[in-house]
Amino acid sequence: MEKQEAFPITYSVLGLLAFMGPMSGYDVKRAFDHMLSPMWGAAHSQIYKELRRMENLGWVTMEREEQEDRPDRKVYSITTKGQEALADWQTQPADNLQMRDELLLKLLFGSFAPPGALAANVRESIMHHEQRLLQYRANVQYLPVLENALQHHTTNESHATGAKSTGMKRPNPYAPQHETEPYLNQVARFAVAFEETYLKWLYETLDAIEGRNEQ
Amino acid sequence: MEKQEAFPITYSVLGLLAFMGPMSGYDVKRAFDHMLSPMWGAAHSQIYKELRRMENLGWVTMEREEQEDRPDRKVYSITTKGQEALADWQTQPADNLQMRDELLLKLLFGSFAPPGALAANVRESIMHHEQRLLQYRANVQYLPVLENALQHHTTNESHATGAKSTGMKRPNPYAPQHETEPYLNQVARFAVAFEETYLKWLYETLDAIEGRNEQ
DNA sequence: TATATCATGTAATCGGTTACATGATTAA
DNA sequence: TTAATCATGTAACCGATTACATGATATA
Repeated sequence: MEKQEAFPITYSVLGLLAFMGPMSGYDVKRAFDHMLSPMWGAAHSQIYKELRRMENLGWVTMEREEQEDRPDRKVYSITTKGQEALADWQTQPADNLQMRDELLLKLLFGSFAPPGALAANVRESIMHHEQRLLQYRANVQYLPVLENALQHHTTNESHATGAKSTGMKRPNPYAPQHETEPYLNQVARFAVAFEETYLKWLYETLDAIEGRNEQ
Repeated sequence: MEKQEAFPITYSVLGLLAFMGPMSGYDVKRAFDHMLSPMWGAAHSQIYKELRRMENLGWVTMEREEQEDRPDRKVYSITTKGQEALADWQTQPADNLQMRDELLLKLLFGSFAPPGALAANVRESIMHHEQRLLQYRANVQYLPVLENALQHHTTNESHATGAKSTGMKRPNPYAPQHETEPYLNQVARFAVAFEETYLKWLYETLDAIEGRNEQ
């Protein structure tokens, strides 16, 4: 087997291009933060790199939009080959979940630290995740709204670069009907379920630490 | 602020040395896989690197145990400075959870892939996580056993390398009393809760995909 | 007036993964 | 007797994070 040519982030970016249409790296970053940050984080510099990588692979094409005040926009579009690569990746089995949570680490070796500091950390985490939970709950309820908001980045503004006029067909047999996006919704539901579980555990943990502390 | 000198994995390794006593890199890797893999993965090569890093920082010391058939064992021990660094890290706030799950990614863009393949992936994931759940449940119940099993790596075998005779004191004010390790237990409980939530969602997702498929 | 945010991207560095080595013992 | 597993570690490479650049507009 030849050297690996693409990775989860690669496909994340590819998926966003498939899902939301042609975009610049900057737009991809925005979309990424909105939709994917809970399950995979990425710096913008890396997204640009993945776009270049995929250009070399022929999975996307780039059209340069010249601008004056700012650097030119490089607008990327998924190709047919890219669509195939995406679907192929999704078909391959994949099951490696890595949960990188520093708080869990700190708590695991909790017996080496002053309980007060740990409790403070847990409290901070609780606030943070309560926030996220609210956000995710809103997402589940207002998914169509979110989708529109995201679409606007692509659909408003003048991007009559001719990309469409080249006939770059995207028939896309599985193209999402944006009336309802059940997969998106399903993942959003997971985010909610996860945050609820995590929060419940955090409260439980706080009780345990403080109960152990006093008394 | 000077360049960052240590990272989550660094402290993970350090914590294991504090928790289980002097070990070689190989032993650390074993312990790592047992205790930390759910929340932070690491290749053995990286663990060796972290040990070297910490040696330079003065957080650990190394004693070489010569062997014939195999490469020499380099046994690392945490120093007082290392213990301070560990506790200090735990005291700092930390809340960045990154959950890297390829399956979630694949499902998110599910509308671009054949539902049958997705369902197959979900089924495989279900089997995998059912396994993990059983394992974690056993951990919660038999924690003392697990701890003993891990301890044995360090406590059996001949390691009278003189490390102890140098008077390397490890008074360790918060040293875990191995009768019960409440923090370890608490984290194990999280692992169980997480797997339960994840599995429930996987089943739900499978239903959704298949329900949509037939009918 | 200074600081953030919008907007876009490149370059350098470092964490993390994969590959490379070596040899003994145990299992298929 | 071929292949895992035990055992132990180094070297090379690549994904991912941090830093570097640039210049507008909006906000405090």
